[in-house]
Amino acid sequence: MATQAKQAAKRRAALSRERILRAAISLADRGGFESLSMRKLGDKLGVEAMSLYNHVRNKEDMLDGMVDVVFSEIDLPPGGMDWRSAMRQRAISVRQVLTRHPWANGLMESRTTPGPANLRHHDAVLGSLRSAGFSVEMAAHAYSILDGYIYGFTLTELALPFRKPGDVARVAGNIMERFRAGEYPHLAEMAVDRAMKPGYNYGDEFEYGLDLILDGIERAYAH
Amino acid sequence: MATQAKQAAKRRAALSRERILRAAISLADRGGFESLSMRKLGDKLGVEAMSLYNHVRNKEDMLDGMVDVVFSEIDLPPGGMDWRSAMRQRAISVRQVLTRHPWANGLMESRTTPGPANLRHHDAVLGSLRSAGFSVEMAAHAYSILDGYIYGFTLTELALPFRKPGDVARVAGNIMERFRAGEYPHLAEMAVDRAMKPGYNYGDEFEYGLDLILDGIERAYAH
DNA sequence: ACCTGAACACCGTTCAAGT
DNA sequence: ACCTGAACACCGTTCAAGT
Repeated sequence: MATQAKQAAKRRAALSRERILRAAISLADRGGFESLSMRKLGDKLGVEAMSLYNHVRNKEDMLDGMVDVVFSEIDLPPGGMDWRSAMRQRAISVRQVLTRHPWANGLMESRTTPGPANLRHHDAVLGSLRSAGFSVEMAAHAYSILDGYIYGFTLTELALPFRKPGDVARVAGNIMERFRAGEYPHLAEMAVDRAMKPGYNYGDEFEYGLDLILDGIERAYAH
Repeated sequence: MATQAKQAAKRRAALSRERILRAAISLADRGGFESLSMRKLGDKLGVEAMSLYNHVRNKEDMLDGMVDVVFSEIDLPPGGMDWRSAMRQRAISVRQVLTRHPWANGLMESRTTPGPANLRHHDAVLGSLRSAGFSVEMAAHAYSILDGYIYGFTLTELALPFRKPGDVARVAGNIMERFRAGEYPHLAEMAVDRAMKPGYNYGDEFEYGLDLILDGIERAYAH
């Protein structure tokens, strides 16, 4: 009986760093970053918050771990493929993963103690460029501009009040009457000409910019 | 006497939304975003935290206000100038302002209730492009890619463990021994060839990428 | 070795009470 | 009209005590 209860508790608990990270990620995915607290996370795992501290040093350490799990979900640039297609696929994978884990966006590049998946990812990207013949300098340029764009675009995109045509109506109460007054003619024009059109999806801008950047890198690489 | 005390209190307090926003910004500039609490802010202003709620709706509203102050510090794209130079100057101004207020970086494009300075800024950028002859569509492309890059680059830059050559030594304890093991050969190469060189400054990458993007926009605009 | 209860030093925010 | 004290419902984290 006592043994059974102990086994049941063990089965239910079986706490581990990995299980904690997974639960924390799903909590943040579902409820947003600000809804992730050690206490709620403990609840979800059927345990007191204090038990978590046996497996993670503190919340910062847990965030580091969560970010590294997210990094591990990103496809590495495929080998045996021209650098441009490899960079393209990898960029799209980053954006996909960040869309799945919006809370991670601001954290990915701002952890000062990068984990192994993070380092492996960055190493693979540089490796892909270097083995395509990029100089160290040119690889640094390409890397910097691509990652800046990918993270910045996704950040803007996730925050945008209107991403799909339907959203424009929702936000109307807030801003639209100020548009009507003619205070912001170019924003109003943009809203009417583009954001309110049926097929509009801000996400489509991503690949346009990505290709423009890849064009630029290709040109700089060639000469 | 009673009058004098009242006047003294009034002089010291003279609380207003603007004074609150300025104090909040300087607190965040100095101590980082996480050090900004309503209670500490009240302390700094010689007032109880609860008094702040007479001038801001809540902390979110205060953040909205702070972000709009930051927007107001950014130079609008100058008129009477070719679009390319105007975009270039404005991009550099954004980065300068964000360097002054690092805590604002993740917040600038992620507030769902943009303030007047924000709207004015975005309207001016679009206006600059439109009056240079950009179509609405092309202006949207240019805008999206530039802002994505500017915010993403700055986000990455502010978080980077080594931004100046001296920093590399500091971070050595953390990552360098993993480099030595040869696990991340391309990161190691990059660190040795670039990040540890005397003149190295990651910030220099910014204008390289900016010009590459402006080249791309110019080319797309021309044909 | 792992989990817990109680405690500490914080948060944002509401509300009735003061002036 | 503005400020305050007390209170509420939360936080992250430490530590001694349990098993």
